[in-house]
Amino acid sequence: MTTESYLVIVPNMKMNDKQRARCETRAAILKALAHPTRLFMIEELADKSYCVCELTEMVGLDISTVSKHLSILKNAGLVNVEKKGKQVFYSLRMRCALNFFDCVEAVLREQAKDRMDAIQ
Amino acid sequence: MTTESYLVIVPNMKMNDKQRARCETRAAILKALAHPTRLFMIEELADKSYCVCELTEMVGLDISTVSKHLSILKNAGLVNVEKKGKQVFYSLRMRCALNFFDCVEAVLREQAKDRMDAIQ
DNA sequence: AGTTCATTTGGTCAATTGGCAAACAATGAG
DNA sequence: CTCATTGTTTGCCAATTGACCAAATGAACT
Repeated sequence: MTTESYLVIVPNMKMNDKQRARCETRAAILKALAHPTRLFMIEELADKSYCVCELTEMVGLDISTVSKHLSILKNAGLVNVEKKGKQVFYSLRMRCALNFFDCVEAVLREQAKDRMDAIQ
Repeated sequence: MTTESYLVIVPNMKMNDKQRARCETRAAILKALAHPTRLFMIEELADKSYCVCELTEMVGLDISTVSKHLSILKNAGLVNVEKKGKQVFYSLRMRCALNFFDCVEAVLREQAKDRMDAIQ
């Protein structure tokens, strides 16, 4: 019996540590966006800056809740913070986040189409 | 004393029901994306379709866990499902979801820059 | 009809999330 | 200085999430 050596290039399918880390950091940013209240604030901040008290009025939740949501957006690097006197103003930092919404809308349209097809 | 009528356009700041509903449906889709395992699978499915057993091997979690993650992606309208013999194949439905990653990477680069600035 | 392989479903558990309220901090007005 | 206003942090609670295991289902092949 003879033996032979082969160098076989097998695609490494298994998720490695580097991939896992990358997915976790990416998911963290998406998670920051993935809440209705935070999404609403991001959209409003696309037009202009608002202070916490204004945003609190707009979303209609407790100010402590709004403050926490804003700190999540800040930690994700999605908004800028600027203190002016007693007030703290937030502004949109990553305008490209708004591009997400186009795709999301496309997904929703597709979903609607699917449901129509299912009925027919 | 005279009276006069004015039509005053006051920007309605408060989130109304329609806006709330819209933010909730959008957030639901982002939520489906906002998990490291699901993000990894979405990226892998960008190249080709895989069955549940393959994806299970790739992510290294219990098959029931992977199946559940896939059903979340399916319900969000992000993937297609096709049964072939004994196996169930998933494929990427909304390729525009991949565009999200460009912005996410930009956010991460900005974050890194901020940290550098903070050190200097 | 029964066996096997692939997938889904249901149950349990620990960890996380999102809400409010109360305490705390900082700024500006009187 | 004292007080009111604005925000942040902390503590607490209910609800949700993500993981596993076990059991049920489904589809193809003896």
